Amino acid sequence: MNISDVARETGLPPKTIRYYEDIGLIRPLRDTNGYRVFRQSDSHKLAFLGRARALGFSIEDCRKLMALYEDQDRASSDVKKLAQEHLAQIEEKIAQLQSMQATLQHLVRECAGDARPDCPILRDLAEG
Amino acid sequence: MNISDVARETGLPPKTIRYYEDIGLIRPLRDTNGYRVFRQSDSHKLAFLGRARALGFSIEDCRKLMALYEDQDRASSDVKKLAQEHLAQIEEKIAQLQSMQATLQHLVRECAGDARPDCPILRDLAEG
DNA sequence: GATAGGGATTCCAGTCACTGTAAGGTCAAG
DNA sequence: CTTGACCTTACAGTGACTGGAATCCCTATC
Repeated sequence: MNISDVARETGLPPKTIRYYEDIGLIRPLRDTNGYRVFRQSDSHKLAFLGRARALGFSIEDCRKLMALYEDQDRASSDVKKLAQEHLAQIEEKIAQLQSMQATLQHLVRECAGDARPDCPILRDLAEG
Repeated sequence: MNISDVARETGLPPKTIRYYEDIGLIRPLRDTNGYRVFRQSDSHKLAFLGRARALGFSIEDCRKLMALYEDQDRASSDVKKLAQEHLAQIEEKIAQLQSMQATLQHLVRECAGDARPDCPILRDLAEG
């Protein structure tokens, strides 16, 4: 498979696939013309990476997850730990965003949003 | 005021304050020795920026908000529009994170998290 | 054989909002 | 005069790509 084939299979852009090779997440073969040659196992790994990234795991977490995936003797507790830590980060992020959301919703409701210059949003930003 | 004074006043790191000058958000004066000299109005602007950033506004949005703040003839509708657009982005981000959270919570609950290699989290990442 | 196109390659720069580090200048206290 | 805290600039790095330029390869058509 060439890069555009595996891009279609996995939904990842060719650029991203090259980047993943650059940082050592995958190691496709090379044809005599220099083109990358992807085996089914490469495509599989890329799909794995795509799903892990879609769940918000960092590249370094993805690297660890791949290593665990390929380690037949892994303990599921190691995977669970990674997932739980990531979950905690997601929950913190959600909480932060919800706090911003609440403040903004309040300010937006207060603001007349008309042609006059008086604006509670700016007042709040200016005075805290 | 020197940079560390205004840093204390605003809660922003000196590095960030220099950066904000670099990108033209503030224009502090300069002493004969080359040190930045911050007026109360600079400190005020920086505090404004800090609060806008804490609400998740991008630097470019902050620039617009500052311009609106300094424009005595602004229409509050311009501010409200910016805030509402930002709010929509925050809400989208929250929804994305909540979707990740739901999937991860499900997977974490399914995973025994013991010494055995069998792991629903990896299985899901591998098979989608 | 020339050419046109579509796809592949590499490398470099840019994104966003800082943050770290190095090398050096300035100031007040002892 | 030295020490140490402060200030300055300039450059590199972060994360995870993304865009663009220059060049190479393959296939098909004339």
